[in-house]
Amino acid sequence: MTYKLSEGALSVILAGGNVDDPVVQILGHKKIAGNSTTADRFRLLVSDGRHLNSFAMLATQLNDKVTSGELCDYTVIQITRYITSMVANADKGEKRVMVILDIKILALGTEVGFKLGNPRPITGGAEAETAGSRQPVPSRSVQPNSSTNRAATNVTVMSSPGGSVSTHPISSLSPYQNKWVIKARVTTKSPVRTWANARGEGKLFSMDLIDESGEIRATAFKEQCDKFYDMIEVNKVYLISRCLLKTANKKFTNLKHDYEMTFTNDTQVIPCHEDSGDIPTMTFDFMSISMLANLESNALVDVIGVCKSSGEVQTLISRNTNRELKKREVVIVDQSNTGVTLTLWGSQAEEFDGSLQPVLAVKNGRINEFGGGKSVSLLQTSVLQVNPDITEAHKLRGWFDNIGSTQEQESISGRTAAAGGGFPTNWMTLKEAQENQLGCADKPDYFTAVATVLLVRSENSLYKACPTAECNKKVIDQNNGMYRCEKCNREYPNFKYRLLLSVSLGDFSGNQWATCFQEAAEALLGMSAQEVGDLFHDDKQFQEAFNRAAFKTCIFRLRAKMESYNDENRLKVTVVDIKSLTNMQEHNARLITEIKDMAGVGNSLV
DNA sequence: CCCCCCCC
Repeated sequence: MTYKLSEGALSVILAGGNVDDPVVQILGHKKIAGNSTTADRFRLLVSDGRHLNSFAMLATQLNDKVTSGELCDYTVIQITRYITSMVANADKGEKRVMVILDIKILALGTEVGFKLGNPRPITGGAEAETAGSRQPVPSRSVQPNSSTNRAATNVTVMSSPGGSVSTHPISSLSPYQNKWVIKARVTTKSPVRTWANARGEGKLFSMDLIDESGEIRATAFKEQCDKFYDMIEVNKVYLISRCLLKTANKKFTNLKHDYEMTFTNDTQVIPCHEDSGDIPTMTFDFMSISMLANLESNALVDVIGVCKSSGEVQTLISRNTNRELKKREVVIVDQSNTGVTLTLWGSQAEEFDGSLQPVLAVKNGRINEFGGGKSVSLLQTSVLQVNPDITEAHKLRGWFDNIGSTQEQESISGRTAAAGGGFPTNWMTLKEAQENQLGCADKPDYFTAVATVLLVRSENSLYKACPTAECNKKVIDQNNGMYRCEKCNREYPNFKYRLLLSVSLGDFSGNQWATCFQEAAEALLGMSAQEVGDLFHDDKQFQEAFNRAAFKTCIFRLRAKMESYNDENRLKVTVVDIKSLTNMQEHNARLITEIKDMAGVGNSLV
C-alpha cells in the first residue's frame, strides 16, 4: 500500500497560496489548553512528504478526532476545507497559520506506521503558539444583489450554498482565520492624527464598526489612512475584508470584543448601498450612575442620564500643550437618584444646549477623578447622543419628568461649577501634604492650606517675556533694542515682565517651598510684574518689594506633584490661587471642627 | 505602528 502526499503543498499554503484538498501526514500534535471561555485546541505537526510544519491548528469541532486517537501519528489525511490567516507574533513579525476545518482520513496511523519521505522544516514557518484562540464561526448568508455581487467579484470569500455572498458576524472575528467579510456600519470615526515617538512617526485614524453580533474597533495607518479616510463615513455600511486582527487593549476602548482590526495593503472596503436596516446603528452598555463611583480613574464607560443642569463654557489654557481649551460641565442624573458631572470639550462644549434638559447618552466616556469625586470626560473616541431614540432614554424621560426633576440627586462628582458650588477645598497642613503621598499618581493633586510666607526669593524672580498675549516665553535680549522669542520665532521691539517666585511657606506642622506664577505672584507682592520690573535697577527698593510679602498669612490653593531628581523624590508645589485670610470667624469654625475630629468629640462640646 | 484627549 502506498500513500501519495501532496509534496510541496505546505510551502505554497504557507506563502499564502491555495492548494485544493492537500494530502498530508500527521507527525505529532500538541494540546493548547483553553480557559473558561475558550475550548482546548490542538496544533498539528503535518508533513507533505517534502516539508513539515506545525502551523496547522485543528478547528475545535474536530478535537474529538485527536482525543479518540483517530488522528494519531502517521495518519494520512486529506484536508478538504481549511483557511489560513496572518497572526501577529510576539517578536513583531506576522506569521501565517492554517486552520483545518474539515478532513477526510485516508489511512490510519496504525496502518501506515512510519514517516513518509524525509520532510524538512520550512524555515520561517509559523509557530502558532498564541493562546486564547477562538473557533471559526460558521458563515451566514446574505442574498446577493447588485452591490453585494460586485463585492463578491472583488472579495475572496468562502463560498456557500446557492452562490450567495457570505459575510461573517463581527463577534466571530479572530486572528485564526482571515477569509472573512463583514458587513458593518461605522458608528464613529476619529479625525486623522499624526504621531512621532521613538519607534517612528506616522498618521492614523480609527473607527468603530458594528453589526447585529457585536462591535469592533479598526485602525488605518499611514497609506491606509490616506486611502480610506475620505471613503469611510459615519453611519454608512461597508463590506470589509482582509484586515489583521490583534488583541484589543481595553485601556482604550470599551467595545466588547477580544480583538481589534488593523487595515493592511490587502484590506478591501466596499460601500454597501443596499438597504441595511438589519445593521444596528449604535449599541450601549450603560452603567448606572451610582455605580460609576466604584470605577477606577481612566475607566471607560457608557452612561445615560437626564441633563439636570449645565454650566457655562469655560476657557482655559492646557498646562501641557499651552493650548486654549474650551470646556463645559453638565450634570446628568438617572433613576439611581445619583448625578455625575459630564465634561464636554471644544465645539461640543460650545454648541451644547442644556436648557431643555435633554437625555444624554455617552459611549466610551472616561472616568476622571478630582478632589475625591468622579466625573465622566468625553474623549475624541467618545460618542455623545442627545435625546437618542432608545428605550433607556424614554424610560429616563418618564422618570425625570414625573419624579427626578423634583428630587435632589446625590452627586458623585463633588462640588463642581455645574453643580453650583466652588471646588472641593480638602484642607491640609503642609506636613500632611508631604506625608499623604500627594502627587504620586500620574496627575497632580490639589489641596488648600492656611500658611505663612516665610521667605520670597528675589533672585531670578523676574524675567523678560514675549509681549504676545498668549505667549509667555522668555525672550532673548539681542542687545540692539530687539527681543527674540524662540517660540514665536520672531523679534519684538518690546517685552513684558513676568514673575516666577520661589516662596517658602510655613505652618505649625512644617514648611514647603512653592512656585508662584504671574497672577498669584502679583497678588502676593501686591504689585504688578511691571511695577516690580520698574524697580529692578534699584537694588534696595527691589529687595524691599519681596521682603514686604514675608509673614503674610493667607489661604493657599496648591497643586502638588511628586517629581524625582537624581533618584530623589521631591514634592513640587505650585501656588494656584491665594486668598487673604479675612474671615476669621469662618477660619476658627474650621479649626474647631478639626479639633473635634482629632479629639473624637461629638457635637455636645459646643 | 496609536493609545494624546487637556482644567480645576
